[in-house]
Amino acid sequence: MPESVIFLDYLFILVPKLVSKSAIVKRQLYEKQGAKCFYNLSSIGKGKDQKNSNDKVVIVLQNYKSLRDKINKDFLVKCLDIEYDDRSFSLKSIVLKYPIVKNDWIVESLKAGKVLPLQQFAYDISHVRVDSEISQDYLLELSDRSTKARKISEIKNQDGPATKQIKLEDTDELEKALASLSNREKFKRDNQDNDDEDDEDLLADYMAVSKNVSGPNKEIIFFFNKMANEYKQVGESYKYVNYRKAINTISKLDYPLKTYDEAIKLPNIGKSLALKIEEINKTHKLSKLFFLQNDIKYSTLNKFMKIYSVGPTIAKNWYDRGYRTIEDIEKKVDNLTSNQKLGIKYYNDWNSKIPREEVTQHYEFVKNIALKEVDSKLEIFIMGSYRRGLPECGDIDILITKKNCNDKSELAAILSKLISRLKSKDHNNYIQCSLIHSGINSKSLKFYGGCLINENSKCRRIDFLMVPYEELGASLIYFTGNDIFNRIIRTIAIKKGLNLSNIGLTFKKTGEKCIENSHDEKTIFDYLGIKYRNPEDRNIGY
DNA sequence: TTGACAGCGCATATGC
DNA sequence: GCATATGCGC
DNA sequence: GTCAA
Repeated sequence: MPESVIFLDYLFILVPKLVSKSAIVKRQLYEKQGAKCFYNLSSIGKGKDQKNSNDKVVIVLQNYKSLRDKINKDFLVKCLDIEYDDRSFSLKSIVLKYPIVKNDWIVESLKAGKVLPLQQFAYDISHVRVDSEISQDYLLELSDRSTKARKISEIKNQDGPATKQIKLEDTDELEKALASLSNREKFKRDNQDNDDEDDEDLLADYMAVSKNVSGPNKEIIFFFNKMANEYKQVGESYKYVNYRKAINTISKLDYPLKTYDEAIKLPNIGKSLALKIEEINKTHKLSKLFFLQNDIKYSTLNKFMKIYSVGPTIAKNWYDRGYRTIEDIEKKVDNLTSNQKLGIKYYNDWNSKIPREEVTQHYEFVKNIALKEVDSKLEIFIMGSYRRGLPECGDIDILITKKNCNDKSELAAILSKLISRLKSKDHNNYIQCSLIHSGINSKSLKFYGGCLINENSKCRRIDFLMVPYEELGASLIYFTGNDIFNRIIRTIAIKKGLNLSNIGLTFKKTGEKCIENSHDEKTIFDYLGIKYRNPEDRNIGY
């Protein structure tokens, strides 16, 4: 460790969660100074390696200067991810437990080269406004800004890759400069520059914040989202789907949903959900959620199902046999499959989100090797939430095709070669493990596994998919998602007597292709009679 | 009241 | 040894 | 979970 590490044993909770270039760079800087960084309280308690008992937890208000007027109770509750059920109680107890400081504290400490006392930078909690009308004003303002942000980012996207390239290089330069922080003057200068972030950065931040707090039915959506995730994690997948559909319905409304009668008329909202909406409006709680979260059975199933390759059946089976912890499973279950063993080995890594910036690194890394060492004519895309523009991803989904190549055996050979290159020592054993073994030497068009971009990073889940060129359009749609968006357009296809899959669009009765060569997404949208939506506009149901 | 809610490839278990 | 069933992830 | 048969 260099001598300049001053935040060893400190654990920062950075609020609000900011996703702009400069915010990420700052976070990396804090980490280089020994701090552990998180964005909310719920993530610091979970997992083995996250919090030591001697860690000093400090809540840091990022961009305090520009966000000062926006900070209120709702804001803190949302950012810190405090349970809604008992938020008034929790907020107070948390404030008593952990100091809240302005980001100046970090800046000044870095300048001084030592940790300064917290008191003079403390944020006075008595300033936190609980007045809901002020909060509403803020929400309005935020939604304005986020609309503006979306428009601007669309325009930027149309500029094409050239702009992005430059942006990336900028970040690298900045990072390098900050990394060699032997001279603090440089940081001082950069940091002042960063405080006046350019419009795009600021707007990106607002988007990230507003995502959590906007809309007239934000409270209902908050609870339903929690319910959806609970059900997903205990294997009640149809309940999960329906909650997500209900959220989709509700988030389109521009008025607050007040009564049972009003709610039950809406699509995908029946008796049970209408009752829950009423309960939320009356009590600002949801007893069922509280029950699910605190029930030993559900929380145990949840824990087990987070192991890759453990689903509802096996989780229930283990629960019924009396197992309650991952340690129980490791010790007492003797018929774990090889994938389940990997799932346990990488339990923490694979349950962590991947920052968008890291996915970009993986993309550049893999693309470079694929084009230089395998076949220079390949076309490579990153799918999933990355393509939809989200700031974090669950895994890395890489789609590979080759212009005008529909030969599956050729594609399979390309995949085998790529995987063996990525596994080799020449590339630091980038591929660490495989979840699919067949097809390494032959016909498979997909590979699932774990990969490591550098020694300090976590092992990430990565999927490769080889796609014949004529299936590219359908594959792009399918693997971009999100899942709810896919279900909806599949249903549209079915209503028109068609069948949409990752392979293509076919007539339901005869199975014949509707479109001979569908390497373009737009062709398929057109055929279905729906207007083209950019990947960023396919994030349905939050 | 009851079944559908997408359907496929892979690893593994079970049956013959 | 081969065919089929099950569980899982996508 | 909802919906439709």
